[in-house]
This record gives sequence, C-alpha cells and structure tokens, in this order.
Amino acid sequence: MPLKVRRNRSPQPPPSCPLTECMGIIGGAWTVNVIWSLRAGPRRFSELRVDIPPVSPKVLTARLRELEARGVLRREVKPTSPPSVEYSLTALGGELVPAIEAIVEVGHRLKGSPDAPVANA
Amino acid sequence: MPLKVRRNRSPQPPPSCPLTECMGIIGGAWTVNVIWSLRAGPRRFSELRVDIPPVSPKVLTARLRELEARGVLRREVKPTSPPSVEYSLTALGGELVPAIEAIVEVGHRLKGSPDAPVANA
DNA sequence: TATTGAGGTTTCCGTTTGGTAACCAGGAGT
DNA sequence: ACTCCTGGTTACCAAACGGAAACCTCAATA
Repeated sequence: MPLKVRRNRSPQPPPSCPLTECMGIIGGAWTVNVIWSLRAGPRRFSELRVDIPPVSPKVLTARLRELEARGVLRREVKPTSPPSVEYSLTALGGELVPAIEAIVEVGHRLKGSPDAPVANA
Repeated sequence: MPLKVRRNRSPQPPPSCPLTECMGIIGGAWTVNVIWSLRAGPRRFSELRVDIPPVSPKVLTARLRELEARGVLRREVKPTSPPSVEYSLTALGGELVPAIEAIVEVGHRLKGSPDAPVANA
C-alpha cells in the first residue's frame, strides 16, 4: 500500500519575488494610511490614532515596527515629559508616497465593492 | 446591574476612504501579479496559472471576478473549441500599471522580512 | 470508449489577521 | 494621594483568507 504524502510541510522560503514581497508589507491593514499620514511631516503615536480612527493600538504598533524594521520610517523618542515618540518617513519611505498617490488616483475611479448597494438599484 | 454591551455588532458600511478601499482590492493575494501578467497583453486562464505557479484555481477565479467587477479587466469568451477565455486590462486597469511599477521599484530597496536570516548572521 | 484540455466550482480545513478589552509604567499636574 | 497623559503590551477570540483536493461540463481527438 503506497504511503500517502503527508501535508504537514514546513513553510517554504518566500519566492523572493519583489512584487509579492513588497505587497506583503504594503498590504497590511492601515499600512498605507500610516505612510500617507506621515507624508506631511512627523507624527506621534496618538496623532496617528486621530488621523486613522479605526486603527487599534495593537495593529498600529505592529505596523510601525514593521515599517521601521524595513527602513520606511524612523522612530525617535523625544525627552519631553511625558516622553513622546515621533515617527517620520525616511528617504526610502518618501519614495513610496508617489506610488501610493498613484493608487489613490486610480482608486477614485474604481467601481465600489461589488455587492455594495448601487444608487438606483 | 448594568447591562453589558453586546459585541455582535452588524458589519458597518465601509468608510469609503479611497485609499483604504483601493487597497482592499489591490491587497488580495496574487492580485498585483495578475495585473502585472496582463500588462503585456491578453492572457487565458491557464496561461495565468503558468505565469503565477503558486496561485490556486480557486483564488485565481476569485481575483479575476473581483477585478472584472471593478472594471480593471475584461473577460471575453472566444468561440474556439474548447472555448477559451481571454482576460485583458481595461483602460482603468492600465492606469494601475505605473502605480504597481512604482511599488516594485521601491520594493527592491526595502529591507527583507525582519526575521529572515540575514547573510552573515 | 477513454482521454485530454479548457475553465472553472465546491468542500473542507488550518492559519493568519485584526478587533476588543484590559492592563501597565513613569512623571507631571491638582 | 489621586488622576491624567503618553505609548504602548497582552490575552482572548471570531472572522476572513487562502491552500488542497476532488469534481464538473463540453467538445475534439486517439
């Protein structure tokens, strides 16, 4: 009797496709919103929460840590009282802004969610 | 005794933020790869599977349907035998290409996955 | 008659994701 | 002695997402 192939395969190394890989970082919830908020200058944690109301602190922290680790933004603790933390785009992060602008631009012309109620339907 | 707030809230209407909304469509698995594959001309279902080997038929179908519904691509059945189906970008879909190019461009310079093994580590 | 190829659909299932709520530390202000 | 503010962290949980495998129709071909 032939043995079945077991399906508990260990996760394979990512295919290192730059497109797939880059979408892995851009694609997280609220990631682009964070970059968008920072494009006009540095923001603190609580300011970002105001800019993007539905984001939870947990996710915002996660996104900021990821973006910092990838060199998109930098994190600076200011010796104020209470100490505040300022996030700002790096040069690399700045390069993402036009790309996101392009997406927003097209986004305006996309048809809405397919199952969303349409005017006059 | 005060009643607890129940958490079975019905899903709220999307905030209709063009950025968030557009990322909702771009962000699905393999979506950008599909657009990327179509940028050079029309492709059939099975050709797309060759272009993007790890995509499963289920997900590929889902992505094609979504992109069609939002006017990014069009689907044409050709009366060959067996009938074949050709997918091609619309003008709107074409506008996404430079945006994706920009992302890929920056993606090249992003640091890799934070917990990925680094050369000499 | 069986097989092949196109273009899917369906079911099942595990992992990942993100939301909620609660909690925490340290210093400043009242 | 409290309370507030900043900037988080943690545990828990439900839903969504995507992969695997099996199955399907129709026509042409071997």
